[in-house]
Amino acid sequence: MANIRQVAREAGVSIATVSAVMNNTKAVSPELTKRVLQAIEKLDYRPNLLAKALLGKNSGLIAFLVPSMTNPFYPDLLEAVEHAASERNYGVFICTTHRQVDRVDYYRERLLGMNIDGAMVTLSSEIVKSQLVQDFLSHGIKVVGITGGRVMPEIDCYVLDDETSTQTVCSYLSGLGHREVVYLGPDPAKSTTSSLRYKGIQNAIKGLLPTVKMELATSFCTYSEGSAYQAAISLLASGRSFSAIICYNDQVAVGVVNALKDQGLDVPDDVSVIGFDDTVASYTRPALTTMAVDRKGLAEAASTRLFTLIESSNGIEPTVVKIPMSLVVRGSTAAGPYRSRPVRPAEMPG
Amino acid sequence: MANIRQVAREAGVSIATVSAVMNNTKAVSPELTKRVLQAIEKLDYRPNLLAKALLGKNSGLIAFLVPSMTNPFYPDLLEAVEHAASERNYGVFICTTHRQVDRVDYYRERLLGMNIDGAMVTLSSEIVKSQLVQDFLSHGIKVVGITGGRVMPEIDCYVLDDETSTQTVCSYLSGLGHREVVYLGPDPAKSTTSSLRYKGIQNAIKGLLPTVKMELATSFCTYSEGSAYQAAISLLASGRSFSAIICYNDQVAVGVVNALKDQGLDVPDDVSVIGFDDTVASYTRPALTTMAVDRKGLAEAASTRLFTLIESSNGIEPTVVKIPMSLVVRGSTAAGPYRSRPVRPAEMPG
DNA sequence: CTGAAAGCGCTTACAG
DNA sequence: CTGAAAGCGCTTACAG
Repeated sequence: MANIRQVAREAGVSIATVSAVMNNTKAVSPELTKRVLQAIEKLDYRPNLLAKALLGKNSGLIAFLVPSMTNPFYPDLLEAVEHAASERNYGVFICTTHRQVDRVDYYRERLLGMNIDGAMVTLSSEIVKSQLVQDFLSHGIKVVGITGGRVMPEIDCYVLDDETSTQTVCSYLSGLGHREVVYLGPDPAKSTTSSLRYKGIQNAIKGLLPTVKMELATSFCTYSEGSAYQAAISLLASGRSFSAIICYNDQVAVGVVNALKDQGLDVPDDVSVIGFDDTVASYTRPALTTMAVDRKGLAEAASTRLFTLIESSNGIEPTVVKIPMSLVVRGSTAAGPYRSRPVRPAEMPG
Repeated sequence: MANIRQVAREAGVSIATVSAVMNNTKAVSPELTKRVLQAIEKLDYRPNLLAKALLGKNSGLIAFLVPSMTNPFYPDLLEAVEHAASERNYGVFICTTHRQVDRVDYYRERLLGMNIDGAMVTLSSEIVKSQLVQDFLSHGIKVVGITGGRVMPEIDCYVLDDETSTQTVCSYLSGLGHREVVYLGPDPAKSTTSSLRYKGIQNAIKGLLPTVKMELATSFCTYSEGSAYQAAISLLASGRSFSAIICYNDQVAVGVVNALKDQGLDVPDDVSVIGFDDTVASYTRPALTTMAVDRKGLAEAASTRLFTLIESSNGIEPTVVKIPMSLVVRGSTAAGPYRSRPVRPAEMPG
């Protein structure tokens, strides 16, 4: 691999001149410019980005911290972040935490030693709990939070509007005539997003009072479709009465729908099922009614913010941006037992 | 951020001594070791990995090149590669090509300037076609290929055994009494994996002759479940007769199953459907019969090889490792029209 | 417009 | 066992 010195020798100039034409950072005579360009071409020279990064300034590196790649939500986010980064000539390190604090610590150490300019972090509990964000900030590394639950006041956070979206779900379901619903998802004590959605449902149900009185039960699973399947089977075995299940996300909803079907129940005639995120919602039949969010747009907005922070460097006040979700009605929801029948036109006079 | 010089001053030693205790690369007296350790602790010192990387040797960086994150196959691979890398203290750059050659070129330039030690590349056509692999090799960057079709003789390749797996599929289907099958997937002219699977099916069918005569038709889609859905609808509209559909992968199979159901056909009673990869196979009802592969094991094997190459550096002969796939029978396949009935025990004397 | 020199944060012979 | 010095490949004042 040729270096700047070899190019300088080949072109018969100083390395400062080579540097100047590479970055056109100051005027160079046409004659020398030409010779340098030819030498670069001839030697197939490429500046060493690590050496550049060592000089202080920007390293052109960011990190993306995420719990795992198992939930389809994250790969989509990653793809959009990486795309935004490559457009601005930044490279992205991928760091999965597997929801373990010691993996966050591992990456904290490693990334701190690597002069990264910024980090996009999902706001999952192992990251929020660790000192990673604070340490990054105190070392001048810009941080933006994206999805995952709890909000951190120190940084810009791009999160889903779970409060509004759960309200939408509950009023939709109550309008359909459902009065006994269950929330099926990861234990709210262990997952911030699950907790946000569960509490959102609780509050939304309170908000419906005294007009509509809705009963809420819970059933816990982990993050996989298979675990949701098992939880739904147990729920059925418990004998509890319900007409609708609100699921943590679409993967969970898929497991639930399959469990209900396998137990001989019809979705949505016997039970309505609703998901979140709109990831694998169209994989099942009936396709899932779900709360959708523009993941790409979310990631792009967060990325734009991160690069603005990196490149401006004057303290912008951190803000929380709540991304709205929208109800997408498909086949997995239908009228429940308490649906008030619409007045038939025939009953109207004339 | 403290540097080695500040630590040396704090401990009252030379920077060479600090370096020696950090890497315990040569003996240091207990007394100095202790002072250095205290200074490191006090200043919260972390060695700059970029500076280290600049010294030649290993940079501790690898790249993972992949078409996209949309196919669930790739996130699983990424997760395993990243895990293997972090165990050995390597960082991984994620590079998605979106099947575009100019994105491969972009990353070729960028990674060449970044002293990466190695690269894991999916053998998708845009990567195989570009000069990336050859350029990396000539710059001393180790490369291992993983899944995706065509094999490159210059590098170790860990690929799926599509030849054997398609044979398995065809003899399974012929044993079930299917004689008219269609292959539904991306145009083989555009996707190497699709071409491998299509040709494998063609060959397997030839291999069954003259005992069994199977007809093979094709229907093309892209990589998404939605596109497969449309292709299946068109196939149905064409009026062609068939009793089984072999799908490019599980996502495609999901689209096909849903299209068949939405058109009032029963899976598997009217049409058997089979997928590949075992990604989202259990999301549908009936669950998909599919050819499964241990993605994690595949990625681990390829990663181990890559790090062996990086750390040994003496020329190991490139080999092709074909990972076997195994048939997982679920509900989407059943006996076809030509199933020969087994002899009933009642017909046997005594 | 051009180049010699210092310096980014490290490691590694080399001398003592 | 310890440290002064050279050097990895660049950029950036500074002089001319």
